[in-house]
Amino acid sequence: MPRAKPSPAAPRPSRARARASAPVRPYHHGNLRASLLDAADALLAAHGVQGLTLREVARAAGVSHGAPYHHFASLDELLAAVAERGFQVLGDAVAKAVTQGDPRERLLRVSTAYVGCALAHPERFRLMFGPLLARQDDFPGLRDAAHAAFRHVATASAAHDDAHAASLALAGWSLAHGLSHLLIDGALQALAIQARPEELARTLATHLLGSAPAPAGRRAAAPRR
Amino acid sequence: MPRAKPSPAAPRPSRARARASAPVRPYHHGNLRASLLDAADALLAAHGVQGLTLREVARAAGVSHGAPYHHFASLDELLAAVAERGFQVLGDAVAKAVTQGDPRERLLRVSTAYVGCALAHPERFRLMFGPLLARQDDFPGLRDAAHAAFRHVATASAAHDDAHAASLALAGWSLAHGLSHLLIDGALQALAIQARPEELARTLATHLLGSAPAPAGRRAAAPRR
DNA sequence: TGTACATCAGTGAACGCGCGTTCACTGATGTAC
DNA sequence: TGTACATCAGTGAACGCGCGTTCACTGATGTAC
Repeated sequence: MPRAKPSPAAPRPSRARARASAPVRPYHHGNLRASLLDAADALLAAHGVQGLTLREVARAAGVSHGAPYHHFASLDELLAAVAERGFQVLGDAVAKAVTQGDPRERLLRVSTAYVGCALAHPERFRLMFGPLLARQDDFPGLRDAAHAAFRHVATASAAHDDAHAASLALAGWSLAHGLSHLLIDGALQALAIQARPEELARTLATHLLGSAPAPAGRRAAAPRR
Repeated sequence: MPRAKPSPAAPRPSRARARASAPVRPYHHGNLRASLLDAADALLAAHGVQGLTLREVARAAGVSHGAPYHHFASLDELLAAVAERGFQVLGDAVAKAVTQGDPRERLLRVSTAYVGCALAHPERFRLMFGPLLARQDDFPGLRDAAHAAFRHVATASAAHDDAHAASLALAGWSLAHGLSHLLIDGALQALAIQARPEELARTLATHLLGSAPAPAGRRAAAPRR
């Protein structure tokens, strides 16, 4: 019933389907699930996980606070869905970074992409690796998206999948993950770092590969312990 | 005050001072501040930050829920104090690890100590690097303890304090910090890692220093980019 | 094309809850004399 | 040693609040005929 008359003498449409000619919210939202996730993401960025409530998400999406329950069984499920989308974004970014270059270059690209992702959405990053992840078996979608992203990260340095490459990949992941967190948390603010985060990530990752990039692949290409 | 009655027919003391002959809690606690921090630490370990409330902390310490306000201005201040103690523990552990060995060995020892600290108290670790740290200017004690710990970490690889050593120290810190988080968060549980966390930390940190420990100090001692 | 009806996706009132914080109070302590 | 008194550190009732969740409801949609 909250319908705006478009013109003084507009003919009444035969069905109500084509009626959304005004900015008035329709009774049926149409895409509430996605809207709720968007709203949650925005609130997350603004106030952190602690300041995110189901009621506020509903409010931001312009629906009553009971409406989300038609799409999510609980607040945790909604948060898990937000985290899941985050892992999809992260996984895509890493997958893209890992498509080109030699193993050395790939690891550097993955590190910068990873840190860039975290810095672009710090609170979402915190949510993704928060307590929900430890309960990943309760949230299959979250688990699958996370594991897919992790698998991409693991291939960053896997020229061959021997033990050394796997170990190196894990080291690279740890380094990128740790740098992300330290940057997000403000732990480095006392150190007055002047480099851009992505450059910093590349610089630090360089340590993993030996400091001289010139004789490429010296240790990165076919390393044996 | 919790003093046991020595004999059945002890004379009533002239003052109420020595009256706590039963397991009855004395009106004045004596060391409530420390007790509250201990209680908070225990609840933190059991239920995480989200499940930690001022009232429950008071309950666990055996006092009314108004009592904490004589020692902490707010819940956040109490949490900051818990985090502060955590940074003291971390700082001590790192400081101890950094006292002996050549730069290479020191970096390895610091990494394992750091990860060991995080794994010993995962929820406290999360709290320490949570949103409170970003508001460190509101909590001077927290800030000082954190910075002191960070300074110790920064000296891990600083044979000389040239740019390369600082960068390497930051890389080592990031690696240890990231591995800590990945382990805590259950991100690695899909990878079926069989190594003990501390060994894992050492293995990964090895990548930063070149994989061959035999020609000691080859790159770690006097590296120049 | 029109009608009947099952189903979907909203509303908004209501539930009980535990929270952080405040406040007037009181018991215990320490100190000056 | 005893007394008066200021101060400290508890108590417990009360405040208002917003939360997650439930539920009976109703408007909108889609489909069978």
